[in-house]
Amino acid sequence: MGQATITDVARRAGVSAATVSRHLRGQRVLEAVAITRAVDELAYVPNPVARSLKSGSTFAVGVVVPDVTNPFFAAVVKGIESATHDSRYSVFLCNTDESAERERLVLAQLMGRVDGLILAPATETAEHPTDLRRSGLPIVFLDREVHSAEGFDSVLIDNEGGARQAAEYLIGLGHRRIGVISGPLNTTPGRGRHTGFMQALAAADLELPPEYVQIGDFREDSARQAAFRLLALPEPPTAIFAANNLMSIGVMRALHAMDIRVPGQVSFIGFDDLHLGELLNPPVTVIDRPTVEQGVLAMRLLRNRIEHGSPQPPRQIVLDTHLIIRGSCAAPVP
Amino acid sequence: MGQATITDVARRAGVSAATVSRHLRGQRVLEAVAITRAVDELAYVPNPVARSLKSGSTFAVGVVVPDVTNPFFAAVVKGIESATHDSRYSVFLCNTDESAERERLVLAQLMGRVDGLILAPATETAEHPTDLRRSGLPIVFLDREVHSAEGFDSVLIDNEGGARQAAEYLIGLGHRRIGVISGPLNTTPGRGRHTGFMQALAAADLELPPEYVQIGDFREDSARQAAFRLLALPEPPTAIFAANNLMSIGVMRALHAMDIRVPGQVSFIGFDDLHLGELLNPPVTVIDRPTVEQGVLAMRLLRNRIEHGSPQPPRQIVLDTHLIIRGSCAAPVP
DNA sequence: TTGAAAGCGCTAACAT
DNA sequence: ATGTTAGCGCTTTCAA
Repeated sequence: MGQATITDVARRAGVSAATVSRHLRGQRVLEAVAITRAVDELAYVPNPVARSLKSGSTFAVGVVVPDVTNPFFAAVVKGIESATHDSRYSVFLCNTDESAERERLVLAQLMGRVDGLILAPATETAEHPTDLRRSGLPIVFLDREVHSAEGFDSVLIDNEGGARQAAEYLIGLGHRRIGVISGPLNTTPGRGRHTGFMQALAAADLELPPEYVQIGDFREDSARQAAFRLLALPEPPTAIFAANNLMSIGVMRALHAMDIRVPGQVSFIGFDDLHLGELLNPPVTVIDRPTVEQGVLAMRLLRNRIEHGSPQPPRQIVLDTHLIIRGSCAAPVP
Repeated sequence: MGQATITDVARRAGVSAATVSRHLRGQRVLEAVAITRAVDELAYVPNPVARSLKSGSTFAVGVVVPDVTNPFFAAVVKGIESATHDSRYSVFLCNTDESAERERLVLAQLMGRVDGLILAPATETAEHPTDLRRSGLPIVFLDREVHSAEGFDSVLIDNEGGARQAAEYLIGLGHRRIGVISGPLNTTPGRGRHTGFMQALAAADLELPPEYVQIGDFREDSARQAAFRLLALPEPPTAIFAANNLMSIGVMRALHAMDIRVPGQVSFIGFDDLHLGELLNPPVTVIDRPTVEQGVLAMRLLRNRIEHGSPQPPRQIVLDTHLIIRGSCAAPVP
């Protein structure tokens, strides 16, 4: 049998397909009741693909993130998803595994199937995202930008400011030997947090030996290894900063594996809240920021852009971070 | 300008649209080079919507889960996503917030836009999922089924067995007063784990007073409150079992808030691993099971079903659980 | 108010 | 090997 088409309904109701179409769009029609009945009897549902071909819009948006498993992106996706509830939009979710190459593939696959894109690019340096500009597809950058992303909407957070908060907190506690585990410097948050943190150190006349500064990849394992390296130093740091949630977990694991007391021997502060933060041993102090809201805002910007086109100037929303003091930081032991 | 169409390419290459189409599908054509050049110059990309309308398949699958934020489902989604990499499929992700009503909406929205569905239904009792049967759309049930889901593929885990393992472990430790916080009994894992746990207790001649048995909703807060109730009992349990990861967190929070030593005063075991399990205070003992694999398997079943139709009998895959002993369980204090 | 007809972009017969 | 034609299901002129 397959799905009933509008022609089937029209035939059954004794009208033309055009009339059925009009009725469905809400226009006044004489045979309204007959049509409604035919629709019910045939369990007719308009074919969205045909509709899209005709109308040129798919009522779908693409969401491209580096890692759905990361609780931060999971929360963002939930926010995006919930912001579609009062609309007809569906969400195409794609994972890039932090790979610019996969991102290229995924973006190509999405082209033509969506009315807009929410993109957290794997790197700032890739060019394909701005290639999209030519396509005229509305894009909102999420949490991360790309170089020459001017002209696009974005929802970011104050990475520099947040990292500065973290550094100042550690410095205020009296730490001078601070280990930092940054994310990839070719990502917005990686670079921003690195810069902010180093600036705050410099402002306090602190210059770190190069081996105190490690670059991870925003994933757990890189940070675990970086932490091992830091702690194996002849003069190990008295405090460590990790630039995102997954790396925080990596550091905590290293600390745990080496049986290092926190904050007794080493203080620790992370960027991004850990959902179980206060249940951890010890409860971990972090720089937090809105997550679900970031997704909601991104979707709002995107819908606005899709529905009203490009007349408005690009909007850049920057959200604030805040420090959640729990129990993983203390003054250094003398 | 908009996107170039196949006609534009054809005109530019001096051939017909059909020839361009053939070339793109890999057939031998004389003007191959001219066509390739035209494609490049115009940055032509075939319109997937038009293709879908013609071919009847969308190369998209719908994935409907109760909560993306739940690390279990996040992992499953990652598995599904990764299993699409070597194919042309994209993933429509939808969240139902554990609501059968939202699920109905979401499913309706997905109809006609996807070639198949991976569904973790909000409840076993809703009928709309099997209404889908009439549509002939391939469906794989994930982690949860619905009543009368015979005839559909599914990827489940041994909920009864896993819960039994947990109960037997606690009993073996010497516990007799055991509090259980089950999930909704109208979901497959909720009912299965409840049944398995109670069976194991019965097999050990343990009959629990009714107030020891609480029913939560698989979310953190319900379990936190249930735990408070259990622990406020005149004779509180010496051990608690929670039926999923989020509820485990709820219980841990309650325990933490009441300053109850674990496992000193109360032992705790959860179903589903907590990613930070061993970093928690105390490290928590859990029943674990494959997650990403569950997603990968679901996608494989679905692709198989989409590509080969219904000739094969429905496949039901049931994966095993296993106990991870960490530090949250001990013998009860006398 | 309604039907006929054209067309969205692509592909598959069919004819050459 | 290639072009012509028709049609996927729907919407939207244009006439009536």
